[in-house]
Amino acid sequence: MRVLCVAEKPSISKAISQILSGGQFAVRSTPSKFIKNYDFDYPQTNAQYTVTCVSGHLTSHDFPETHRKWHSCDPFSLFDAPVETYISKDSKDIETNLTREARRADMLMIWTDCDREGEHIGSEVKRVCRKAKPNIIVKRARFSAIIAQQIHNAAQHPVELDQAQADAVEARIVLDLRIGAAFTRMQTKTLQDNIGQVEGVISYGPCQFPTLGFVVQRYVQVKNFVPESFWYIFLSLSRPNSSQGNVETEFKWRRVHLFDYDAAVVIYEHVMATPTARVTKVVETNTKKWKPLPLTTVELQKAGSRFLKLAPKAVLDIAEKLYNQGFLSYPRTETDQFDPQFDFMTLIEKQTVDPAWGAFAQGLQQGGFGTPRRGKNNDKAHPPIHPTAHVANLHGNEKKVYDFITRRFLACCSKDAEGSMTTVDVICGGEAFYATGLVVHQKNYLLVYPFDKWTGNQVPVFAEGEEFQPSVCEFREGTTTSPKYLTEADLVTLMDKNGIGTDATIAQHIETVINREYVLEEYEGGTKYLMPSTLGIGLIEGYGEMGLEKSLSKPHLRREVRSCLRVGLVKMVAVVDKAVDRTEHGAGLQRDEDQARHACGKHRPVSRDVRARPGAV
DNA sequence: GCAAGGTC
Repeated sequence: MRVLCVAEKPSISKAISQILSGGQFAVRSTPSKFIKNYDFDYPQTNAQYTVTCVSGHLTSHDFPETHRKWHSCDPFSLFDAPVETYISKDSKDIETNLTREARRADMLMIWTDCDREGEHIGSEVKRVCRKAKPNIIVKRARFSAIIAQQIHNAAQHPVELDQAQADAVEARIVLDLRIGAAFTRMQTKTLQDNIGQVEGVISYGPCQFPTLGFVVQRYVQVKNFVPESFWYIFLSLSRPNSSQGNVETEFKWRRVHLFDYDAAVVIYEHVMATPTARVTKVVETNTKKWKPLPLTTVELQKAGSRFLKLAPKAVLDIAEKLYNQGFLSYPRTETDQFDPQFDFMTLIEKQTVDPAWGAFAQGLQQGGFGTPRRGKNNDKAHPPIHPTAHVANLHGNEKKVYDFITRRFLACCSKDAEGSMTTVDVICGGEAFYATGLVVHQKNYLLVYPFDKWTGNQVPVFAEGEEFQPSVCEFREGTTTSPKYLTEADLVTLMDKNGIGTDATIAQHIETVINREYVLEEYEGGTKYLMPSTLGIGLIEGYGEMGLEKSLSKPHLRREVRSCLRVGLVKMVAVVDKAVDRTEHGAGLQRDEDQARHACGKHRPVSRDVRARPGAV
């Protein structure tokens, strides 16, 4: 029996060949320069194996010539237009290889990733192979990790391809295309016809718009924020500390603060009548700062933005490059738990030669190792991101990303930081206050992972029952502060939580809304914030006015959507128009704009003001 | 000139 195995990408075809053949395989080149065919015998099932792969999806989808040109049809007809499925130019070589190999095989075994897209890619492979050899037996290998026992098990107990999952992906592909193309053409045309300043394409995408929506939502929250005053009692004591001399310890009010001025004053006056503090309780508890979870793609992008100041897309691009050079494991993973059989020690050993963290890695070998925490996510396809080799000659951002991933891995393999927390409770004038102090005893993982901070502030020694006169007991006023604009890390979190895009595409969507100038980047104190442009706000407000939720649940769906869209687009035009008006007459705006441009490091043409920062309101 | 999802 000849079995043709097809994986989703080159790394997987190589890895399963290694395992199934025990390293004894022959390599053949293929018409595609990225892809190799591996041949070997697999006596366990009495078969001759050839393992090859595709490179993601084999097919592309688009409208036929009659509907491909923008002005060839009414955008609404795109919902009924035929959609063609074809092998893209880049995939022709892969198709040729599959066709040749399928002809001489009795069985096709699909080894794509065990996720929904993998099921669809499997169905694409099946179609090509069935065309080459109609009676080929088709099976699906199910595996959750590249681990010998699992791979053998998958090869010996194949299942069926899940056509329902593949169909679901096909439906998603076609819907995204129809909706994206129809809405993009329609809104671009409508806005261009009605607002002179609009140039270029105004795209609509089912991921782009929710992404933009988060940015606008936060902008509205900031804009509508009204500060509120509150009042509180500030209590502190200066007392000599064993090591640092006189230190001031602040005791926080258990009521935190009150928004009712009169009530706060009454309480304060009551305290001032007998302003002696008595210590009611001193509790010292052991506490830990947990080491980080194993690294997923989403976490890598958030950390990259927060700690390394790199855009999510940039971090992912670099990680992919390092993966292709063999330095990192596969960087697109949702998994934050290592397989119990994962070989940590071999990887730790490789890092012992590093000048910066080699000694720490040695410490892990000599008893410092702790099994990594297990998160809640497992995509059943890839392990958490980790270094697969030690590299010493990286520079710039590549070094930053590699260092971060390696430190994170070593931190995961270390132990939680340990310390003790002291809480001192006092009663002063009938009101409860408390002070807390932290002493770090064992830094453990923090030694290799400087991105987490856990600093101690010692409190002086207090004894239960002791009394003291506070150094300061004041009535103070504060105000609530406005929320901040979104950072890229915040946006990644929101998209991930709400299922907008996938781990591999979230960064792309953010880049898209920035490239289309729906979202602008602004810097404040070294942190990058995202805020919507006038156009971005107009688009979201316009769609908000359409009431799509309501109409989509009604019968006569198409007609409803159509009229809704028409009404919505008219409203959107009005909203954008008004926003442009504000921008043009907004005082002091030019200066802000120049600053924004300077910060972005790129110049926007003046004629595209609608894509600039919204006017002062 | 449109989308989002794979991957190189």
